[in-house]
Amino acid sequence: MAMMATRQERGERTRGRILEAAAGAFAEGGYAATSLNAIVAASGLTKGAFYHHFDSKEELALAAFRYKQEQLVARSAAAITDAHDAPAALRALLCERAAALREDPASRAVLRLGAEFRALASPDPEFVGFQELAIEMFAELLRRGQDEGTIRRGLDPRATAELLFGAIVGMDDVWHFLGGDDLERRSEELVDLLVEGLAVDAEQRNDTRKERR
Amino acid sequence: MAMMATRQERGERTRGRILEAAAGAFAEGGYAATSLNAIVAASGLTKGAFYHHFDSKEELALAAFRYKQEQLVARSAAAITDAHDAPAALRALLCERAAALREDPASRAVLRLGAEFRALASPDPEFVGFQELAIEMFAELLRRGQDEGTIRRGLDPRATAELLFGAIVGMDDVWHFLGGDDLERRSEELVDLLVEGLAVDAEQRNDTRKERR
DNA sequence: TGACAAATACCGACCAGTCGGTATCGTATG
DNA sequence: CATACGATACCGACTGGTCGGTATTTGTCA
Repeated sequence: MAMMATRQERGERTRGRILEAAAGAFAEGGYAATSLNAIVAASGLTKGAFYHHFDSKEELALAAFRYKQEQLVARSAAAITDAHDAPAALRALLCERAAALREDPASRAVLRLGAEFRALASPDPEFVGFQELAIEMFAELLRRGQDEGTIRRGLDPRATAELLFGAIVGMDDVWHFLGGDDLERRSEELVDLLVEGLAVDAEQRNDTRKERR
Repeated sequence: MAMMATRQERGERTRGRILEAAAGAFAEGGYAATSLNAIVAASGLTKGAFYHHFDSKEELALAAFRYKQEQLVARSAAAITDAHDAPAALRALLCERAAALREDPASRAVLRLGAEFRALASPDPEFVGFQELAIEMFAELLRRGQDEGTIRRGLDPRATAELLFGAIVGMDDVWHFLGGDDLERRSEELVDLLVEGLAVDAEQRNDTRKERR
């Protein structure tokens, strides 16, 4: 013990604990059904500590959303850096997002909170921005692929990006509920399906990242 | 109006009004964030009337879920009766579900409630059954298509059905939030993409229901 | 360095308000 | 008249949020 370093560090650590507990609690249960007391209890702290770091439950939720969203985006960005064409990058991105949601239950907070905040009174512009960011990652890849000639033209990249984004959300949602075995393999199978449907050439559909033909 | 016919009819009408109001309220806001008072106010009735017809908020939500789900399934079933092969039926089914969600905001209650109930303490078997039913409609079509030879083999029908189900949910979710123009056309475009990716032959991908070639 | 004061991190009892749910009552219909 | 239906008044539990207080650092000046 006793390694409680500087006061600022300690504060940030506490803030982080709250954020992590909140993300976990929101992920299962959603915003409205999760009480502050539950979050505070899960974090091992108190309401006083909470209101020292955050102004309101809503601000906490936004912060937790942003917190997990940033993790997801960072992981996703890392996953696509070494893909040499758009289909490969798309595949990596889809797999990565699915894996992240599978492995870190708290990640689902961004889904739950995202869905719930849209119905909220405050259309926080920053929140919308984050949502946009995730979708635009897909759209950007699709546009790049269309330029490269590796992704079918004639599809609106933006609309298709929304489909992909939604498909991951939906898949995760269904799987989280239904469970089932070997989600990783099944996930890859379906990512294949999506990517192959998008890739430009049917003849090479069995392997978008190889040079067969 | 004085056309208040028999007492039983009147009761059923009241029950229906509550159900409809509840579905609408749950659709925007979700279960936990929607108060009984709000539902009762929206229906133009009172708490007394509500508790005369339902035992609890949870029972109401289940009933509303079931109510809208039955409507969706009925519409969907009607939409696929005159499709002559599996890809066409899939296309019709996807379009129909997307259209239903687009046109009747209260339909989204089945999505919202579905997502929220999974996290609930009570894993109501009947609810699970309804969820299964919707997914199995897709799975059944896929299996049929694989038998016909019109749908690619090698894909687990069940897993793929979950993807399609999830994709619709996700699309609806994103669109309902982001809005945008001409959702109907964009929706069809993306349905094309999904169905073509599933259909057996790449050469005829531009029109799965025609005999080009 | 030591002591004292200001600032910070945190605590937990508490508040007003809202929730789901109940008990009771009026009323119209059969 | 009896009773199904719906309205009203109300309850205790619990919610998000507040507040006065305490423990621990940090800054400062001898």
